[in-house]
Amino acid sequence: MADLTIGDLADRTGLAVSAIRFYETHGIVHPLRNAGGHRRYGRADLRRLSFAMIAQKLGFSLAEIAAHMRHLPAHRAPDRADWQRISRYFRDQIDDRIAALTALRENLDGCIGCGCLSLDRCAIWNPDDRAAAHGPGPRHLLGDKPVSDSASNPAQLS
Amino acid sequence: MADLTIGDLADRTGLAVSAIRFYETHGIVHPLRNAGGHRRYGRADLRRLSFAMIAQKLGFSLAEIAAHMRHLPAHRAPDRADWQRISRYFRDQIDDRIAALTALRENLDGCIGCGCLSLDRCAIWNPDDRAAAHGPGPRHLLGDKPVSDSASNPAQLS
DNA sequence: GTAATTCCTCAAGCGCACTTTAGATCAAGA
DNA sequence: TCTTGATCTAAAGTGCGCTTGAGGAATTAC
Repeated sequence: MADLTIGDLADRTGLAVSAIRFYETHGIVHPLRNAGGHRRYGRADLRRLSFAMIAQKLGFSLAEIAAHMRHLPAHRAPDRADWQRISRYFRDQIDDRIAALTALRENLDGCIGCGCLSLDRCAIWNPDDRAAAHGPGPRHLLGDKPVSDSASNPAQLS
Repeated sequence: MADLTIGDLADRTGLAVSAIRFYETHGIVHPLRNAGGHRRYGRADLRRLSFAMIAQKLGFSLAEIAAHMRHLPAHRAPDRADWQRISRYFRDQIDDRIAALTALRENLDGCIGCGCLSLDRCAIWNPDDRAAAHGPGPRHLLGDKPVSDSASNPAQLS
């Protein structure tokens, strides 16, 4: 059940041994110990690390990832319902990301097409003009939806 | 031509004054100085900062952003060709991002549908099995295309 | 003219995500 | 058994992207 060493995990995930130990301090994995005090991992920990790596790529901090991991059982293997719940949450985040990037690309396309990037009257590049109502800077173009806040402050998602 | 104070830029971009000074040390902006030694910015600097903010959201480091900015004229306003060139580069990056996220979402969708996240035979969550040929860990799912390398090592883009 | 505000430089500090180092212990193969 | 390699802990160091603070000078508002 818990027969993998930290080196095994490192080989299989591509993470450094030191990184796995660091993740443990953040509650991503919860290894048992053998008689000699060495960490021993189960296969569930492989999936936890994989998931954490993906979530990190999506821009989540270790603290946020750990918060979602806390809803998974610590030592027994997560079941279908466990993974479906957490997977759906992250899929929604991916959807948001794609939508934001698509909007950004469309704005850039418009600017490339009309060459307005060098013109003072461009609403996108001169936020103090007609776009000023949306707030300062290019934030309206960026969607102004910081990842770190989206979970705790869904009101910003509008 | 160069009549904006650092406070003006902060107000218009939403950046902190300290951040703008920090960006200057990285070559993102190049203010002139007035008789009293205070920085004076032109409108081109507003666009540079806006562009830097967008590029940062895309995951580029300040060093990378500055590298692309170096191809823009320092004090004269960038013309249409300048912005088209740099905009196109970043739009391609956005395309790559969207493609990677879409692939990731499709994989997650498959796992949510079949519930295989808890099964040992899942190719995505058990990279040491049939997906092992693609390298260790969930990297094949992630596309394994670190942003920081993509500019200097285009071969990885395949 | 004076007071409040903004700006200046330089150095240090911070949060995140790790890595590195040191000295010691544990595990596994010849 | 012995030796080599993996692992252990704790503390310090690293790189990025800034912020904060101190001490002082310039600018702006009244």
